[in-house]
Amino acid sequence: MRKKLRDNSNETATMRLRQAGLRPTRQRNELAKLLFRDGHRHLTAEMLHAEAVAEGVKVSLATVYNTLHQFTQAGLLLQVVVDPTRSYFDTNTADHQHFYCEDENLLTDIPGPEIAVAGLPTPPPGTVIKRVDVVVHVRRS
Amino acid sequence: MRKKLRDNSNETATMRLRQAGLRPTRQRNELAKLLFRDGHRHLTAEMLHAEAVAEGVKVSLATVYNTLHQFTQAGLLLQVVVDPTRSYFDTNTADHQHFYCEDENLLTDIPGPEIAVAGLPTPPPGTVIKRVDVVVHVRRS
DNA sequence: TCAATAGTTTAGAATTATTCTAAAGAGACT
DNA sequence: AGTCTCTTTAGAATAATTCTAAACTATTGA
Ligand SMILES: [Mn+2]
Ligand SMILES: [Mn+2]
Ligand SMILES: [Zn+2]
Ligand SMILES: [Zn+2]
Repeated sequence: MRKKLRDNSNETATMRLRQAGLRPTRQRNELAKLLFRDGHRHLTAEMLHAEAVAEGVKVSLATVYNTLHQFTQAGLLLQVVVDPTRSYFDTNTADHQHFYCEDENLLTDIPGPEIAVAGLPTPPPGTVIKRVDVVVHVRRS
Repeated sequence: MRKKLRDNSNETATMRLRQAGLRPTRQRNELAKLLFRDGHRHLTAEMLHAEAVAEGVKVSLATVYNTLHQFTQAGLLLQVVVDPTRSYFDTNTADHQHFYCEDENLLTDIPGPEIAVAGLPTPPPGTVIKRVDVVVHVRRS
């Protein structure tokens, strides 16, 4: 009882899933709890699966992939493309930009006021702008 | 003889390779000619290989991959990451930015004055900025 | 309470892009 | 030409991701 009163992460996760129109299954709940427990995170499917396994959550890699894509479609995550060999998922769905360090495969948010993209260019005929991605590649020095 | 005087693409390609410190082999020459014959291009390895085959150039896909990476290391190409499933190589090695249309897998340069990235952010401790990538994702409208 | 239904999970196979291996081929230099 | 080194290539291997189809489970409404 004590525990229940202090830890509302289950209800929070369930609510988040219902609002997103996703059936709150055990696996989705557990993954949502891992994803959204602390500040913003930038994870690959493999990373999240390893974390789940390490914490004793029984879920398959296929389900992690499914879930990450469903969460992305539902607007709970953003997929970020920075590395040609892996896909990152970002729990920060606000409009923001990234540092990417290839040396350590580390993706982080650019803090504070974002880089001002001065004056969007006219998109090619027959298209409209969907999103502007800014990635600042850094190197260990 | 007439032909030789008008078409210096072979010599141009050879020179480009020598300057890059790459032995001018038949395959590298042919690929260089395809890559740099008209304006700037944005190609995947598969695309370049298909083009080579279509034009009767005998070269394996492995060599196309090798060559694209060697050209990139030599500074003749830029590798651009926009799509989690494929790698693009860009013959425009100037500092510039891209439109990417996922609907048609089309990567193009943003023409004219580039988007001004106002005030670079301070990189994470222990790192220095290597490059700033700006990709404007567009959708067919 | 409990089927019936529809949505979900999963193991394992399949797919796709890319890289590796190691043997044969070709450019460079004498 | 002969030697050396670098390059090409077929085919195998790898890695990330997706697919398949059968077993499972949340939801709903009697
Ligand atoms: Mn890839
Ligand atoms: Mn990939
Ligand atoms: Zn982020
Ligand atoms: Zn370009």
